[in-house]
Amino acid sequence: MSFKFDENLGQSDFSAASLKQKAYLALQKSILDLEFIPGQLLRKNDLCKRFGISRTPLSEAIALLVQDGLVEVVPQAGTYVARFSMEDLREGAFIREAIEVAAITLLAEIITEAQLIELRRNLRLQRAFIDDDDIQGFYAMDAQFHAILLNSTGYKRLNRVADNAWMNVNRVRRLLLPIKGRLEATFREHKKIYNALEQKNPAKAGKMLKEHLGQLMTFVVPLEQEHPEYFA
Amino acid sequence: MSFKFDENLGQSDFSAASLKQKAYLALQKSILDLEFIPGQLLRKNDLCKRFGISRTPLSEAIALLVQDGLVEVVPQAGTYVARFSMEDLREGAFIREAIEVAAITLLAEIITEAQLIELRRNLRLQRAFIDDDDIQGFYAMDAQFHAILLNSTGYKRLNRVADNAWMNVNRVRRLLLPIKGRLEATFREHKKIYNALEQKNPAKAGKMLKEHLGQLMTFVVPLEQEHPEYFA
DNA sequence: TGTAACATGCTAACATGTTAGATGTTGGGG
DNA sequence: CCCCAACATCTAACATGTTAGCATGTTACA
Repeated sequence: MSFKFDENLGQSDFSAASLKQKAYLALQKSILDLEFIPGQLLRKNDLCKRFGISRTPLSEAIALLVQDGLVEVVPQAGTYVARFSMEDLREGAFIREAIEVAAITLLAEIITEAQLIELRRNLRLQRAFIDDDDIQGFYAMDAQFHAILLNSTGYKRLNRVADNAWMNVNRVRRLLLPIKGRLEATFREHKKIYNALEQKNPAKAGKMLKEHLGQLMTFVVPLEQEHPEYFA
Repeated sequence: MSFKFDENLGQSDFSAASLKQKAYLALQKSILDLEFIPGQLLRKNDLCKRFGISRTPLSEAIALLVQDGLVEVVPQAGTYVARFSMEDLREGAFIREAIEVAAITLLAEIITEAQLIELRRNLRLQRAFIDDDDIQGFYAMDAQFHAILLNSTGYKRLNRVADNAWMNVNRVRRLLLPIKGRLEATFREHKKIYNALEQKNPAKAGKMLKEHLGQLMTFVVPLEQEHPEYFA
């Protein structure tokens, strides 16, 4: 449910998808992982060789990445990994907040015991990854936590739309050095959100979520000074 | 929606755009206008002839329409104009409401006099189109009213994302017969939203907008009985 | 020496040929 | 008469050849 991302990217049914889809997911992962850095030129011919496909499905994949805001195409000139723009990041955060707050406000009234159990299970895993100092693992659970929230509404597109709006925020986040104690703080925020849901308190759930999401941007803003080369 | 859209579709710089973009906008318009009906088979070769372009840019345009939820591709078999699904419509309405409520809540605190003037001007035009019984004209002003709201936040992507989520709702809306007095009611709702903004009352503005958007779906629901052939 | 015309080597955009999978039809056997 | 399999005919998906715009470096000229 959640991490449809890893599922799709998993090698399992990788061969079943179209070449375009394969290339799209692989490139998206490379860009989000900062393997391809912002501003970098993407050589289509090289990518064709890398994936062993022709230019047609690759170009279609790139067209999708343009929609995601991860790639910029200069006609007749070149294709580049998109640089960050603070304006765009702010918008992405605003849109995600709008969707997620609406979702959780609804959810606080309709959440089922099974869904609460799923969230509790996720929180236990978060706890475990923190104790193991497994930051990547914790991030995965963080993403899953939010995915569970959105999917629990029964609206299937929410997670996709929110992820899409958030994509560049998610990418820029990789530049953030893990700050001591931030994981703990994030965990506590998640717990507060959970508690508000358990109490079926929509207003409180929305407020907690808003505070939670608001945190991230405060850490992102200073990045423009540290890595001006990654910004437009 | 159709507002910004008409600008892009204006013949002015039409030739400047890529063939893919031209085909995309033209097809989108045809589908939204129900010139191509839900479920209809799209023959790529015919469309190529119609636009005088080859299959490559046309396929890329269709890939974009798939992202919009307006077209469905069955691999190796056929390309169809998407049918409506009540679930999808509900989701689209939910997402738009989430974004627009967030926008107006913010807007009620930051709106400028110039923006209020722009809204008043729009409302006067709405009034004029109603008095002229010009339904299409009124719809255009309706769309513009919402576009002004979203754009006044300063966030440039909001209108695009909201329109995208809303696209199928916007299409299904064309099936609604104009109901006597509904235009007047819509106008009054717009006016209430405006008043709440003028009073800088975020809570009231959000509430009014929510009620306003909620109206439409109540009219959409019965359509599934009237036109089952257009639904999945 | 500075600048503008030009040549070269890139690229995306587009056209078209080819492959393979899905569907609908038909004909033969039960 | 019905079922099913082989086949004909669609289609999207993919590969590749072609065109034209852009950037960059070089040369010729003021």
